[in-house]
Amino acid sequence: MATTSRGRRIPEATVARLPVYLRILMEQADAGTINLSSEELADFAGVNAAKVRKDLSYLGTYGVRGVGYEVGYLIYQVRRELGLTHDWPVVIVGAGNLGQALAGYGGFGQRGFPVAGIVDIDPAKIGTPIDGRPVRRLEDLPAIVRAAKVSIGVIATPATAAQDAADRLVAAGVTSILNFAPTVLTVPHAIIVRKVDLAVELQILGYYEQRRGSVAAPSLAAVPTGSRRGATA
Amino acid sequence: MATTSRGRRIPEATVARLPVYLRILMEQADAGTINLSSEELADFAGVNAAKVRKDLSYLGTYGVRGVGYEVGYLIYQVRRELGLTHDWPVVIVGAGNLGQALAGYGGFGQRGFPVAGIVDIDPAKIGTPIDGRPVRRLEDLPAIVRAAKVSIGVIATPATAAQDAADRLVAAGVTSILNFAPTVLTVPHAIIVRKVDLAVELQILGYYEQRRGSVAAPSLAAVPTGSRRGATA
DNA sequence: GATTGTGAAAGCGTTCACAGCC
DNA sequence: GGCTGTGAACGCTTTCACAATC
Repeated sequence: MATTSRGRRIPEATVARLPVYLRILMEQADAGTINLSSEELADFAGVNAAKVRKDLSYLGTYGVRGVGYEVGYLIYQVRRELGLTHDWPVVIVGAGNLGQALAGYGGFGQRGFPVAGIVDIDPAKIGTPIDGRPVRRLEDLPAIVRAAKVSIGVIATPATAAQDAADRLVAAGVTSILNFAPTVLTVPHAIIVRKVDLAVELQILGYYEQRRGSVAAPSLAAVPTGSRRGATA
Repeated sequence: MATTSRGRRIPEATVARLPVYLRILMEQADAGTINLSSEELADFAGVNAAKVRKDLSYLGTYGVRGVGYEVGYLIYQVRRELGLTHDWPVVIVGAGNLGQALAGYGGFGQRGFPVAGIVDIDPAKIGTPIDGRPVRRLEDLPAIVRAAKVSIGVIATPATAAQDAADRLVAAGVTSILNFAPTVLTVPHAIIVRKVDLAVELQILGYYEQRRGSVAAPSLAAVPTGSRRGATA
């Protein structure tokens, strides 16, 4: 019962778009833009204006009719809603190609998700410096989670090791998992899991590529989610 | 108007799940399983049985009442529907951490998407061997696309270079793009774009983590898409 | 005049529940 | 008896369209 805006239930589809709006708003702020209309924001995000307005209306009524949204204020509100007023340290399990790439990818830290540590089960990899910090032993996971108060774990292991990684993350106290391994994880009910499967994304593209040839005129219909706009900018 | 099953329109949500079913079916085939019920397949995929049956019903009526689905036959049908009866070579633009990880990740080639080449604009990176083959010049893109008949391009550049990468891919003849850069691409209407934004995935997890503390009892409600099951298996 | 905020309508996707079939 | 295939119901998401407001 705090006096904050928490407790509003925001649709999942909207939650998934807020980070995109936030990135655009921050780019616009850097460029010196003061106000932005729903239509301009929509164009940058590759969606339509009604969707932007409906999405933002779930956060509160932060726009001004006839004017638009004040960029700085909206950034503040979106960040607050997304819980980005503080950092969320993450721990990465698996120091193979992908784990190293994720650990070295500056975008995480910049966007509020600093890498508290990266661990691997392979003794040969322990100590290898990645982006300045050494790969640590899988056994150190609980200590890393405790020390940095990590609540989000990233699994970048082969499929065969992913369930074990998940079990260890949960045992260490992590409550959300981003899984890059091509496997469905079994975790306790309260743990939130999101999955990114790179090969699945390609297979979806493959499906639409294939249909392109065999169906009469699919050019605009049957397009997957995500960004797509005519070359109008 | 061929006599194949093409032309059926399969919902996008179903298309996104077919690759998951396919992976499970192939694992089951390897394990020697002959038949699988919708409920068993659903358990492995972390969805419910009605969804599996409805999804598979879009492909045709390949199950047997009272028995289930014959694994080998269903694999054949799903692969055919997804266009996986032949390989789809891909070209990767950007040989940074992520591009190298993607090129070195065996999962692509194994699942029908061999890497025809990886290019970069940075002269210092040209020639560096990745997974046995050298990074090539950005200018070689058209030649690679032509030689390997590539129709899918993967963008693994920084955000600032992504639009240029997309323009070059389109000019080279690529018709589908998987974009890992945190930017909305502007492409001609006929080009299919899918986006994977790693930081966005973390921000979504952050949102649900944050709500976990501030709302009364969100433990099971408000859970994002994707795999999630109780530890029952 | 411009642009938001939002009910209402339309469109999708999921789940139910059961007839049909082996 | 067991399991699929599917119409119907439900719920979520998108889009429309316009009154409210600056």
